[in-house]
Amino acid sequence: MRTERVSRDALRPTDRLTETTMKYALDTAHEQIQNILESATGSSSFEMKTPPPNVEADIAVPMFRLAKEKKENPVALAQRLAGEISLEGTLLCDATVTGGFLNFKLATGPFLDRVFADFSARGESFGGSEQGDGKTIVVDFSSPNIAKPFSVGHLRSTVIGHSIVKIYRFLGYTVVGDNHIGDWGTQFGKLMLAFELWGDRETVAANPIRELLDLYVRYHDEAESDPALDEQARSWFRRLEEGDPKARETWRWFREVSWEEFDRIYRLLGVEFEEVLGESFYNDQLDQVVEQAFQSGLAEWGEIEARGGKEGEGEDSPEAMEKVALIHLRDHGIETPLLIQKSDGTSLYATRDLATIRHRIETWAPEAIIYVVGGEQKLYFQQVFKAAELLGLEANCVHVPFGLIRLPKGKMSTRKGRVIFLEDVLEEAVRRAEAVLEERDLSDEEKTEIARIVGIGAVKYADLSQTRTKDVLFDWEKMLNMQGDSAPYLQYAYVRIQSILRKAAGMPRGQAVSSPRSLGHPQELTLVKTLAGFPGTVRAAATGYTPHVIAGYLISLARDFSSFYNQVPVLKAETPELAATRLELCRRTAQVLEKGLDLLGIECPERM
RNA sequence: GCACCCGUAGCUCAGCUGGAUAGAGCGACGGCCUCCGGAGCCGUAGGUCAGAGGUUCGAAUCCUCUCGGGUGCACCA
Repeated sequence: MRTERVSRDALRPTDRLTETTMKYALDTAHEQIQNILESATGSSSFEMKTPPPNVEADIAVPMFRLAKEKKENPVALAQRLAGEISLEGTLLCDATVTGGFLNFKLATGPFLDRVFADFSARGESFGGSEQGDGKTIVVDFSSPNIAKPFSVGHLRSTVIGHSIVKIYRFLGYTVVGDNHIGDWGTQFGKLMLAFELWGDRETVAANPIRELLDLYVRYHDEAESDPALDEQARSWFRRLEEGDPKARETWRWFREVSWEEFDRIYRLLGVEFEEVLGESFYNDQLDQVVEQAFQSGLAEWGEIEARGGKEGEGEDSPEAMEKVALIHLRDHGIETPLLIQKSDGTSLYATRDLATIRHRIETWAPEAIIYVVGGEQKLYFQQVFKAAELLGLEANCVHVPFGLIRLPKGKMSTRKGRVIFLEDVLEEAVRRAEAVLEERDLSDEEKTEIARIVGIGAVKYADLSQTRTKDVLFDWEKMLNMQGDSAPYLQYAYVRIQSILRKAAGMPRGQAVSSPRSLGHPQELTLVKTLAGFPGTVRAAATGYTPHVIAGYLISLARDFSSFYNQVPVLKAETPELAATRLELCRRTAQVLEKGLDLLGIECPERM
């Protein structure tokens, strides 16, 4: 909890932008209001709000708090200020008062000039910044378990993490995306045992993930009636960790065939990683972690009830106690101790994570390490982060949790084989996109590629458009939705603009030059104001690790564009100058749509 | 039992770290292709923001309690 707050502060984009950071139109407008009000009242720090639609203004400043301080009536204070201040030479005009709010309007001419100037100055990087220059962050995401299917559950970590990587990179950070593959641990003991008992090399080779899943499910079925299996499974893992050749060979093979499947899915999704180290990478550092924990006096041997009796809880049977290495965290507000070595001497998830933190610090010296992992691991990460801190591993570790995906019938369970394969969903999405493309005049090759972009985009968007922390109900229709609040809707807006631009390129035009101030139609102004909101949206998404604010922003941008498109002619504008300006407006809109989608990890086709 | 997440329109969700008449999409109903692509646009209907208290100029938003759903709580990851 505390860790998270500290880290967020460390990464929070500065509200007051420094000299070296690019200021955008709205940043300047806010700053101007701030300065004007500050010199008029002597008070600093005013809140800037967006007024509701029924109020004709662009920026609202509530005066209630200041009124209270000054023991003045808010309305009277606002009116007095409105009369006193001068907006000469700013991006603002017209300070009015409603209720206790001091409302400002953007001065159309200067504002239009400024937004267009911002676009020219920043080019393709409009919306980005340099605030992260010289800083590195590590993002731990996706991290599927080898030999288990890539389910729709893994989609969340993958797409949210990928988006966070892109967003921070756009803000100037050096970002290391690390896929911390789950390729080590007791589960491999289970799998090796199951494979030895019931497996068949050729069957597995033919369809690795699904066969291995079957073995895994069967293992859990049988283990329920035969607890001895668990003992054997643990022993297999011990052999693996000790370097037994046969165990290693089998493990390596599982890993290899699994990775082939993962790789295929990542390629389909268009997701890449800077590192794919995996848990096994840290195997030779685990003893050191445990040793160090003991040396520093942090870890101690603890006794724990021996395994065996489950559910029944035979309290009268004097179960033998076994020794495990653990770290107590009670003094730090965490009741549950963290286990770092099992009674048979093998390692745990936590052991590997501690080694991982150290490796990341030594390798990248990151500002922060961001873990995009399900919310059910919240307590676990509190433990690990605290333990790391106590071990002297200085790192801003941030757990970015997300809600789990629930099926209409209940939660997914790998052990019970109740999963929806991500690949099935992706294939279905691509099929549906293909169906729509059927009637388009495009080559088969183009159709295939576009269907991929549109279908995959729809699935990613369905996830990214929702608040990260909430559980999501898996719904085929929503996942495959291509209308309204969806990626294809955004892509479609982009494609229509491309279509206009292509036509414009083929038209003989005069020397008409774009001139921002020729714009004036309400739909145009709305569109420009929305475009000006992009940089702030990106910063907000970064601060809260919330890609969905970008998704929401893009939807309103696309809607603004669609309204504009329906009411305002571009190529047939009244004058060549206006046509040129509207074309530029279109081009900028397309640019932001494409960039925004890119920040969500979604591609844009040129036609669809 | 304790802790954390969540409860907003028939359904799926927004609501920007308390603000002025709570917004979209889907579904329903009604309009819009002589004009830059209808995966689109415009409009109508639909809400006691789970419930009850509290904090204050102001609460969907913050606090408390109740109800309902989810998750976690030492040798899985």
